[in-house]
Amino acid sequence: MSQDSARVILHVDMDAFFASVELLRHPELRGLPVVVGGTGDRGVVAAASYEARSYGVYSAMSSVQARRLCPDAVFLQGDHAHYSRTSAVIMEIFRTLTPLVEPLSLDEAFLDISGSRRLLGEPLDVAQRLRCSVKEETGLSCSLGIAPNKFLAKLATTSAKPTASRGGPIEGPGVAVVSPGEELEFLHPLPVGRLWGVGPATLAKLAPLGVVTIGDLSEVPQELLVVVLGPGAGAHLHQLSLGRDNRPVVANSEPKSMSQEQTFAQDISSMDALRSELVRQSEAVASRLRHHGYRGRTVQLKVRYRDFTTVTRSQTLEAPTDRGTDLVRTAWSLLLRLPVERGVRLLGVGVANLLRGELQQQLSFDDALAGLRDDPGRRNPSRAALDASDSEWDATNSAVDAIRNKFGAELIGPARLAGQAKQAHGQQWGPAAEHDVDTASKSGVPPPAETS
DNA sequence: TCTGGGGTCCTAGGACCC
DNA sequence: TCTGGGGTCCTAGGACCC
Repeated sequence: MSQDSARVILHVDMDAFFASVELLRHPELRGLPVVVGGTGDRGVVAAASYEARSYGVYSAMSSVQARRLCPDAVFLQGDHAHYSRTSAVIMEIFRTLTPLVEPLSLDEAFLDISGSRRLLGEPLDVAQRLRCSVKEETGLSCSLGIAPNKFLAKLATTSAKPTASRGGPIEGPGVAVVSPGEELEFLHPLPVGRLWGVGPATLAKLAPLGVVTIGDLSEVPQELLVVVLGPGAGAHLHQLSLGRDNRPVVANSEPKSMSQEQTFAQDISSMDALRSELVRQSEAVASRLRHHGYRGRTVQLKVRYRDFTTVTRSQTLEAPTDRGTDLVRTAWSLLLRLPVERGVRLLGVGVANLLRGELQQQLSFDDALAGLRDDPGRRNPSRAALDASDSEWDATNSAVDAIRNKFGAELIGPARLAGQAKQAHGQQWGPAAEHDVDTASKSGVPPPAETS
């Protein structure tokens, strides 16, 4: 607590972010229940406007259920690329206050303004000014929490938020403060499930101890928590229950893994179809690795079966790679060891153990073609004959990346996928229902962008 | 209520080395 | 010949978050 009392942490969370961004583009939908998310039978809700929430629709609920609760809601597929761009604008606004900005997701961030208190003024004023700037520059609303540490700031934000009621949205205070000395008074009445890191599994373990509120948790001896939850979680939650959290705000953290996965509209048991998916996903992941200048050593395969059991297999390579062919080869060998006859609901490919490669400059289209022509592996038959050499693959990948950058990801891909175009492509929040694709395009909503 | 996709972090066991 | 203990890496799974 001693080091906490010196800190001033802001937590900012955009209000119904995806839905609000859509309302900016579609002002005619204002006041209506709007749901962004997967539209098919296996889709889920990614965001709901406050009007939709008043019908009981919330994030992560299945789209089928959301439709049942609110048949009149306007369902939008969402446009992740657009939300990313909007997010970048918002994060830049945050950085005008302090360089210590830690994004948690597209619509959420921690800001540490401890160091600039004299410069910026009272934290409450800072927060209100920030809220106004975001509104002025983007048209979007956000809520803020202020506290001596990260997890209290995040909890405070929740009490600043608008709420949904049957009569419609009720505006919140916008900013909520937990001052040093008031931590426990604020914290202890809250249900223990509100703690960051306490989900269904932990709740089930705590229930037999009679723990309902965070105050209850704070009265459980740490030794007992350690027995019930394990040493790491036990000690951590004990600290949180006392309002203590000395984790720093970390800007510019490096990614630890990159992956792509997809739930299919119908389960797949054909090896040929799975192979095609694997190739597509591997190429997409490799392309993202190259785009961000990373190589990875550990290739991960994820398979979810009809009954929702999920298995992962991984293999660590001798050398890090950013090539789709390496990912395909490794992931395929892992897949061959798994049974697939019973039907695969989800397939995914990922890479971990990331290393930042040498800064790869973005090649122009012409440069890339020139590199392909001049590649020594092509000119020298003895080398080319040995295998498709490293430099040859790298030159090819550069050319592919350049073409994708110029013409879009759809245009070029592995020969295996020729003709399939985007038919196999899912959406961000679950496979499409066939009839919905049309509906969305007719309503003028762009199709989901490819993440690259 | 039949459950998306992108991540992070933690645990635990086994291999291997010193 | 039998043995300990620690450290690190790899793999698999699980919990959790937005």
